[in-house]
Amino acid sequence: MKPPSPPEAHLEAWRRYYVSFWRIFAAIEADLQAAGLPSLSWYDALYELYLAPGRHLRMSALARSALLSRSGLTRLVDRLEQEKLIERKSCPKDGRVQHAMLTDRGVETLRKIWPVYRAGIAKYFAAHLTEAEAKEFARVVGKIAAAMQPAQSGDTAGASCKPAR
Amino acid sequence: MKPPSPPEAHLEAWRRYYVSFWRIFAAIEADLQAAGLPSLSWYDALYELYLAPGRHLRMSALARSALLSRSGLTRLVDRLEQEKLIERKSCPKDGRVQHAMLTDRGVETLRKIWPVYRAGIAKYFAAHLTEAEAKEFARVVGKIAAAMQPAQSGDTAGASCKPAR
DNA sequence: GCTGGATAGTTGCATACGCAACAAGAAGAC
DNA sequence: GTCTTCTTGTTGCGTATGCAACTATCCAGC
Repeated sequence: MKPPSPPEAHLEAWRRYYVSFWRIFAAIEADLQAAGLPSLSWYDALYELYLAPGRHLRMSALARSALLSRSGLTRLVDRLEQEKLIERKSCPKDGRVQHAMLTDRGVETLRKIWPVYRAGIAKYFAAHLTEAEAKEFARVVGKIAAAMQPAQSGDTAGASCKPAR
Repeated sequence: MKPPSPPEAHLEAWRRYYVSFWRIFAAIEADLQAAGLPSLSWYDALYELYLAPGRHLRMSALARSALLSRSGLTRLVDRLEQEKLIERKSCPKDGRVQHAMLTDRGVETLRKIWPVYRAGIAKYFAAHLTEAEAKEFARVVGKIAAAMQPAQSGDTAGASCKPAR
């Protein structure tokens, strides 16, 4: 019973995946910072709320969507609330639960970030793919993302890991 | 002159790319931590040194390879040196330059990390791709990685961004 | 040789993150 | 009703990161 050993093509694919992701990510973050805008962490959280029905989610659900630990999310929500981009709402049905709710100011911020983010995606990612390549890429990566679905549970369970800046 | 707007297929590809990467990354980091092994940051740096001729690189070169800022690398090298996985060597030709050199203990550590890392790649990434898909994937992602090559220069220039854990 | 500017790496400080411990509340057993 | 156990979010602490400022060194012009 040796550990599964991916064939060479798969390893090379991973290596390039890894490197290109970090580079694109760093480049987009740099663009956002240069434009005086918040980082992708903020965007991710705000956008998940924007998509949610009623523009609010409970903390733990948001943590999963935003790929953060519960404690990481608490702090992120602290910062977002300080900037008045979201509001905390206690749940009347369950006293333990807090909901994060997107404010109008939050929506406005999303709208400011998106053009820069979109331009970054175009420049650093999309520019290198034909339409057909993008479709095939989306299909394959979709399989991976779908398979990794849960990864949830508490602080623990490695549900997390986001960059510092 | 409106900003370049990637077509829908490209945006969807990016979205899935982003999500799947974080999930795979988090899962692999969790596996490494569960095995009591250092994180991928350490692996990346050690592996770059392993590949380098003479198993050493100057700090700034290593920072680029390891996708860290110069200051981030200084601290990472501090930690690696404390664990005796690398050694700092001053360059006799240029007093400003420091070289990080992989020790035998460092090689040994690499060899301990790799099976766990490889198994993670297999489980979370490779398992979902056929050989043909992996080859196509590598080709396309390779184009992206190649285009993003430099991103270098000092602390600044967004050459960086690595996760906190 | 000297001097002024460029370059390499380090350090102070601020920030963002995870984990473990915790507090508040809910839900089930009885 | 009360007690135990589980769940949810928060807090203390340690750690990893980037940026800006700094030091030491090199190099080009003179």
